[in-house]
Amino acid sequence: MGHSRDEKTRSHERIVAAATGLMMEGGTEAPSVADIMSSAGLTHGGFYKHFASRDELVAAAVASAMDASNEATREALEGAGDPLAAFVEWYASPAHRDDLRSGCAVAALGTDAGRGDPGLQELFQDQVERYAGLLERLLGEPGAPADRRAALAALSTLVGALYVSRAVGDEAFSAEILASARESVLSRRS
Amino acid sequence: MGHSRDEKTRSHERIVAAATGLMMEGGTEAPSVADIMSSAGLTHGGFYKHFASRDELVAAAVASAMDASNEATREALEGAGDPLAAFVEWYASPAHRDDLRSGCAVAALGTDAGRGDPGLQELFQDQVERYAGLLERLLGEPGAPADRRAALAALSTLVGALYVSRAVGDEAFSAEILASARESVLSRRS
DNA sequence: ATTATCTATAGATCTATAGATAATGC
DNA sequence: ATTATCTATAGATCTATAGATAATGC
Repeated sequence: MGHSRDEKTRSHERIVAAATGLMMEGGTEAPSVADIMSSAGLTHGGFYKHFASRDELVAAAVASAMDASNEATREALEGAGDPLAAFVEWYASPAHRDDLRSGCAVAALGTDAGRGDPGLQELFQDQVERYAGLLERLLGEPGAPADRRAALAALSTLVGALYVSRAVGDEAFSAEILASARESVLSRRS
Repeated sequence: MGHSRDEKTRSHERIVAAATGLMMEGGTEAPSVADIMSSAGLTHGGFYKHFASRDELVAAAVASAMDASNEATREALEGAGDPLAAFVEWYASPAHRDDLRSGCAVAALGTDAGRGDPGLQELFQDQVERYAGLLERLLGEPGAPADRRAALAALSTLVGALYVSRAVGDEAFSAEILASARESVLSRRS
């Protein structure tokens, strides 16, 4: 039974990390407070010394999922000779489709955001703008003017392909959906 | 208190219709059996004379949502001089974004399918194939060979745009996402 | 006689709180 | 003295069932 402030901070971080993983997989409503605390190695009664309510944890977990998405994007781009190809091949890959926990939070939790409170929708909007800005830079030639409309359409293609690929049962069909999105976005370089 | 066989059939249909509407809005897990029965004008105790379990109703409601999606598609195409434009302008419209109940079941319930049992995923796969076949026909020139890859990418663009447009809070940004998807798909005619 | 629907409830589960325990930190 | 965590539980809600009621249909 740890009690120091350091240990409380570590517990807090474990709770958020556990919630983020479980919610990326099952949605923000799926895991109970007891599930989350158990996944963090704690009992459920202690939860309310860390958060005023379950909803407060949802907000923290979604924000943490956005951070993880940005980190995954950074890793995908790191050292790539062709950053657009690197991003697209990471995003619309079978590996990303099968790895909900550390993948894109927009694709995993968008439905929850649409149903959720305006605070969640703001977090989503920021993340969508971030992806759109990245695609604007990656799609355009260094000299050419940025094409926001093309970047938004490419983002819809990638998010939609990941989303649909996760909803269909057949692996081959699912892989073809991802491949078609990769081809389509890569063919739209200006 | 109605008891005839005809009346039971009508009750059954009202239960499925109520479940379909509530699940399109909140996901397959959101409405309780009592919510659904109340929305159908019945009390919850009678439910199990119609379905063996709540899961059995989920399957019926998702199938019914697919039927409604097909009917909405048919209506959007009816009498259109430019069927591709008619489909795209219906699908990626603010009106469709704001009307979850009678809209595309793939965009509304895809996340649930990804988490759900293989039976649901088969229903989704069939519906995705149906949309892809339609887009193959609409995108190609009458003489040209069908381009399945292009059709799948266009479908991802449309589904993704509707999905993302529902997750962001700002109406103007949401509308721009839809407009970019319409433009992008319409510019890809062969 | 059968059965569609109703009221009532059993048993499970969920959020949040209360009070005990054991460590930290003034 | 304070507090992070634990055990226990109150109150709400959910799925599913039991038994009563009132209509259908042989």
